[in-house]
Amino acid sequence: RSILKTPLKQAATSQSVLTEIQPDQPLTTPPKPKDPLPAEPWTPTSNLKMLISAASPEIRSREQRRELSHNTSEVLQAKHCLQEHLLGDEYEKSQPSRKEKSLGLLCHKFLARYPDYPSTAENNYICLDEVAEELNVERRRIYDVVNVLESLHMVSRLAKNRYAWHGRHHLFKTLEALKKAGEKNKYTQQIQLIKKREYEHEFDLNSERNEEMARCFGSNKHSEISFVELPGMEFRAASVNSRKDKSLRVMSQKFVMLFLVSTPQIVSLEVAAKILIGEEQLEDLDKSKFKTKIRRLYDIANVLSSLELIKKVHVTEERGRKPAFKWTGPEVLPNIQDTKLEATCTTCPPPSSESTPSKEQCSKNLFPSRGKNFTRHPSLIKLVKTIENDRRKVQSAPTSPVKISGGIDQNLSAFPSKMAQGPAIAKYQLAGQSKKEMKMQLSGSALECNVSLPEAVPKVEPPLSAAPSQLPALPQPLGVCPPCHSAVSPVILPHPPAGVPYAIYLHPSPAHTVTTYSPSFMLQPLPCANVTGIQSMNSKVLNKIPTEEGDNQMAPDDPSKSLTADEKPPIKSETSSQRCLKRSQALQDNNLIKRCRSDEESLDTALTFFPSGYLIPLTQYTHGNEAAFPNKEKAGICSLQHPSYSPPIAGVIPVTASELKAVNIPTFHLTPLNIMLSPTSVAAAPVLSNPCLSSSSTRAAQKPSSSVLNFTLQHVGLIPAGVQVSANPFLQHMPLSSQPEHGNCSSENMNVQEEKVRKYAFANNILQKPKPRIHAGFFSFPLNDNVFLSSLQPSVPKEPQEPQTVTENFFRTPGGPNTVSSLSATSDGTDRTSPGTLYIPQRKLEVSED
DNA sequence: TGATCCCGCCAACGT
DNA sequence: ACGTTGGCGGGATCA
Repeated sequence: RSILKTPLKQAATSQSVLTEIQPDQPLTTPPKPKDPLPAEPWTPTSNLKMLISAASPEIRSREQRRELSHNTSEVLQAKHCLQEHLLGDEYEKSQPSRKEKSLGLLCHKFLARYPDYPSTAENNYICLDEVAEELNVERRRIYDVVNVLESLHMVSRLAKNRYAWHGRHHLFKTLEALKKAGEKNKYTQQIQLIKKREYEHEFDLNSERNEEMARCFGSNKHSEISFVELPGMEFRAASVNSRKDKSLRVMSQKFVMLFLVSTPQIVSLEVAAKILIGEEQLEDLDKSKFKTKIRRLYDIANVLSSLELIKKVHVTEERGRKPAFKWTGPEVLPNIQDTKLEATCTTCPPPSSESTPSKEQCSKNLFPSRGKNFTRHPSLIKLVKTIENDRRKVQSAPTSPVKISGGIDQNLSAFPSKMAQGPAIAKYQLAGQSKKEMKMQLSGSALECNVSLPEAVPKVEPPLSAAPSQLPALPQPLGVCPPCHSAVSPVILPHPPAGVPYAIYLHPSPAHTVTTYSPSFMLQPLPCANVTGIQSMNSKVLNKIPTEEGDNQMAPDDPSKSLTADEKPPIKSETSSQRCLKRSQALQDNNLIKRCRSDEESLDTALTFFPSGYLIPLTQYTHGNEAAFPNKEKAGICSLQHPSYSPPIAGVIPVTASELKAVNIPTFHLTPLNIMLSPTSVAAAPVLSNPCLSSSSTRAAQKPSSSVLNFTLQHVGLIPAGVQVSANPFLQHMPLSSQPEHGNCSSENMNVQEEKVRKYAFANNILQKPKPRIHAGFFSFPLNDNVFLSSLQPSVPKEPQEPQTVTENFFRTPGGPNTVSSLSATSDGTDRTSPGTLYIPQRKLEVSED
């Protein structure tokens, strides 16, 4: 058996395969430099896959062989001709292009040989020799592929030369495990550190972060991960495989972990490489080592890309384009929530059998597309228009789907996940359509309230140095962090006017929400200016905020500036609280909507205003009071419920992101406030609206009597409108019923209004089912679409224009699941869950796809 | 150019 | 010893 590969054969094979599968693919053309090879020759990958899969393995290989031999002889002759008549270089050119030999392609071919979900009955053994031969590649290359697949437990080694194919059966579980491992390994923090370091380096800021770095990474050394295995999936041939596994396998897993733990699920090669190296040798980050790492990462990335787990993108920042990859695989939620969610979702099969798409599938079923094509067009104006249209639709025909461009998706969404391959094709096709629009700007991760990093608020410095974690076992990203990401940190504020205390539920950042620190994503407390602006929500504020936003956006260009902002002392809590109150008052007599509408500029605001939380009156709904809260802002949803209380619905004050920015930090200093968690406290219905579109809401606000209900309902209706979602659909996990006190809220406890809201919501697919539980958790929204773009990535089989309801969005915010769980307001006001940290995007991060 | 990453040498390992 | 694995990095290609 020889590995000797005849270039000839290779050419024949790759071409025959391509020809056979994709007759119209340019790939079949001889590799001439001029030939316009499609940027993504494998875009129709799924096509290939499906077609190949359609045939049984036997037929497949038979045909392959036939093709092979057939073409071989043909090409053989051609080769001779070429050799004899062409000049050396000309002959060279006739050779298969590099692309045709790429690892990615190889991987595709490899994957095409086996079903995603093989039945146990099938013969799923893989003989490397055979594969290598059939695919006409040297064995060495097969190893590259197999190693990565192995890291995902898609294959497992049985013995020498022999592997077992598992397909994606274990994929999801593996990812969960990896995520856990990644959190344990504090990758989130490492990423932040690295980015931060970069940043400081870049601007020559004294960077004696080394110690910090060392500590961070150092603490890992002990808990260093080798290879993450799944129970029952251990290396059977472990003994055979004892080679130091710092290998591709492990590297691959770590790479994946990085995606799973970082909030914008985008990881640049550079960072990844540094982290992977860092773990081994902190210091000598010599160039060559780095390069090598990068090379390996490319190898891995190619395979992962073939698996459609990641996708290549480019992150553009000041320093230029950096290659990076974006996670496009299934969203992996923290286990607890996950489990609960699954338990709740009866319409979907457990992920174990449907690993990849199950959740997405689930959400699709639960939330039939409404036909809204969420674009992420850069034009804000367009955006708003879209939103308005959407809203109209929703209001007029809440349940009737209006297909704009997602027809295929809709159909597909009804397909069982088994059909994943089918949709995949559509996905690609549609993806192509919207490709141009895929250019997105990530102006940071928007507002993120990281409850787990309180110390980080005032200082740019991550808390890492302050408290090197000794708790490797903690699932939390930071050992330092209190296990608070699972709880919302309510802050209750007295509401002077009505004498009603309000709780501000901020969106705590779960493990994976930790913002990556970097020049792109600056961790920084809100500038005072924001707070000021908030103190009165009037037109002035509106006008001002955009400006501030602008400032923030400028920050990227001016590091020193952002730093300065960082240095700004936190606002006095007292002041802020007061302002909060004022604000709520101000809301009463404001009709910002008009301004919003009339003011083109406010469009910007629209985006940045995405709510992150609500001010929730803690008392029962009171007439006249709630009315005061015009919903001119799009609010984030905040359903809140104390475990032991049955919360009737209450008024909700939408808090815009920008407001939160201002309020947030100070809020956490409001410890002196009285916490009055009334048993009847709160239940906020999901609300999300676009300030510019809430005209009707405004009207409602004018009618005190029905204010709350109207407010809620309207916001509910608005939700879809207010959400700017990337063209990519994403997973919509519904942490809704993750509450332990699940049953606490008996329908009897629901007052009429809530019931109404619930029904309405349900009618709009906002609720999973008529379950009396809209208050089961807290949901917040990212500030703008960027967040969605960056962190709410589609799960594997992603349909480009997948319509989605807003519900899906807020059920799946970055903070999502974690946020919902154990929502327990501490009774003493000094929430243990700790204050939140705002991660405010400081720089523009542009992610473009190729 | 810089980004990608193919290719295959050769050492560690297993049998 | 010999075959299997797979780390590694030179240098070719691509964009």
